Parts: sequence; C-alpha cells; structure tokens
Amino acid sequence: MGRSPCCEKAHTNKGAWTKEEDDRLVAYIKAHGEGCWRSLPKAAGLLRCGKSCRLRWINYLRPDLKRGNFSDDEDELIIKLHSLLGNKTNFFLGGFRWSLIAGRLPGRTDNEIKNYWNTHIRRKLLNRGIDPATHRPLSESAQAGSEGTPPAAGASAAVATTATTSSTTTISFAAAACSRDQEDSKTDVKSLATPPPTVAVVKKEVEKCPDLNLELRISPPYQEQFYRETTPSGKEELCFDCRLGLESSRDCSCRGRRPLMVSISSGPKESAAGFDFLGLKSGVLDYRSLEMK
DNA sequence: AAAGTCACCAACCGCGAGGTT
DNA sequence: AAACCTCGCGGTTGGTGACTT
Repeated sequence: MGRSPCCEKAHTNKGAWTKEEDDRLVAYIKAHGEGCWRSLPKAAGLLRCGKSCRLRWINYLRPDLKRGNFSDDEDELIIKLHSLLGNKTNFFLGGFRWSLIAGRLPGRTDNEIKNYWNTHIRRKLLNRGIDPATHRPLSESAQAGSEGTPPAAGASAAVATTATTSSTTTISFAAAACSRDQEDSKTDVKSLATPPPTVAVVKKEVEKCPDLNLELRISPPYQEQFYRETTPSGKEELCFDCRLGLESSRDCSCRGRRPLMVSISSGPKESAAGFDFLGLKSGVLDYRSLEMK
C-alpha cells in the first residue's frame, strides 16, 4: 500500500543552503525540469528533503524571481488583493490567499509577500488606523469584535454578506440578469487564479441559471486590461482600482470616464473592456446567492 | 565598544487535498 | 475501500544584520 516516505529525515541537512547546494539544485532543474521533488535530492546529489528543495527553488532560486524592494504600486496591490481575497475563512477561495496574491505579482513568491505583509504592510495599515485583518478602521473592528460579529473576510469591494441565520449564511454577489445567464451560460469562462502563464483550464458551463458557478480560467495577467478603448483608434488608461476589478470602489478615479459594462459574452472585444480581476468582472460571476449550510 | 532591541526573511512545520498503490 | 504518499499551502520560528542606548 502507498509509497515509501519522501525522504529519510535522519540523513538530510537542515538550515541555510550553501552555494554548492544551490548550484546543484539549479543545475539539476535546468537539466531535468521541475517536479519529482521526492526523487530530486538523491538524483541531484543533495542531502536535503524534497520538500526543502522545492521551497528553495520556488522561493529563492527560480530565475524569474524579482528581487529587491516592493514598489508603492505593489504595496497597494497587495493591500487591495488582501482586502478582496480576505483571510482563509473566505468561503469560496478556501485557504488560498498569499498564493493568489503572488499570482498577480509577477516575480514575487507567496512567502515573500507573506513576509512583506507581516513586516511592512501590517504596520503601515496600523499606522493608518486600519485593522490589517479586516481592512476596517481599528475602532470599528474592535466594536464588531466585541459584538461577536466575525470579522468580514475583507471582500467588501466585491462580495457582500447580506443575510445570516443561525444555520444558513447567504452571500450575494453583484446580480446579473437571469435571462442573460441563460443565454451566455454556454460560453462564459471565469478566472479565479493566475498561476504562471501557459496553463489553461476551461470548463464549459452546462447548468442553467446556477446559483454558484465555479468555473476556472487560468491565464497570464492581462496587460490589455489596464486600458479600455475609447475610440476605434484610441485607448485610455484605467485607474489603479479598475485594474484590480474594483471599479465600484470609492477610490476609483476614472468613474466618470468609464463606459457601461459590456456583457462579457459579447465577443472578442470583451477583453479590451478590461476590469477582469480573478473573474470577478461584474456579470461574469453569476453568484446571485450562495447558501452555506 | 558592548549590550540590547528591532526588523527582515529564509527555512521549517504541520495540515489538507488529491493522487497512487 | 483503505492506507499511504506527494504536493502545495499558511503559520511560525530562528538566524543575522542594522540600529539604538
């Protein structure tokens, strides 16, 4: 039954990696590619656990990693995403948070972002009087906590908890007309996460007027969505919030210039309309309501 | 200059989901 | 079907350098 353990812990090194170990790991992965972490240490001549090799590669040795300080834009992006994705209790994203945020920050790892959050952003938000966990004013969060209200997952920009009973929680999303759902349901695709490019997972929707659609579209960050077409020959840059799909945000600075949302199934031009963050484009996710028993 | 404190971040740990035998 | 493994995740720890007293 089963397989043998991934490594014999008694015979593995721990702690900081040496230059030689790094070189061996890089050379091996360059020659054989990623994966098979279990057998990699032995094959590469490393006295390390496969798990440790994977971590070292992903967090430090990968050639596409961006080293150095976070820019202000990255700061704000992390805060917005953290606010949007909430904590691990976020019901539809499960335990994912840092990895999703990392997916929107090319060259950054979840571990790096997590560390940065804990050391910089957390303090920054506290200095602004904002609770890092709930993204609400500290006083408000304290009050909510004392009333026994669980902290909002922070997805206020896109998700609103509208009703709670002792046994059922109903969470409503931006409404979409049911008739449109039915017409469009066979062509809609949704994006929830953006791991490295090249992977595409698309599942066709078959249900009519579903309460919750969890289809996934995994795609590279879409640069085109930073702009929208204003004329057949011209494009206008979107504000930071719209790039994140937070066009309803109070901070949105291009509100007045923005056209009405176009049905995402209107054809190939849809992508030029932008506003598609994690598939939370209004009208894309047909989460009219979801009940959690 | 030495001691204490703080900040950073690489690495470890434990867990859950999903796959394999 | 059950046992066991791999992978990938978030939380946490510990080493180290910078800064302050």
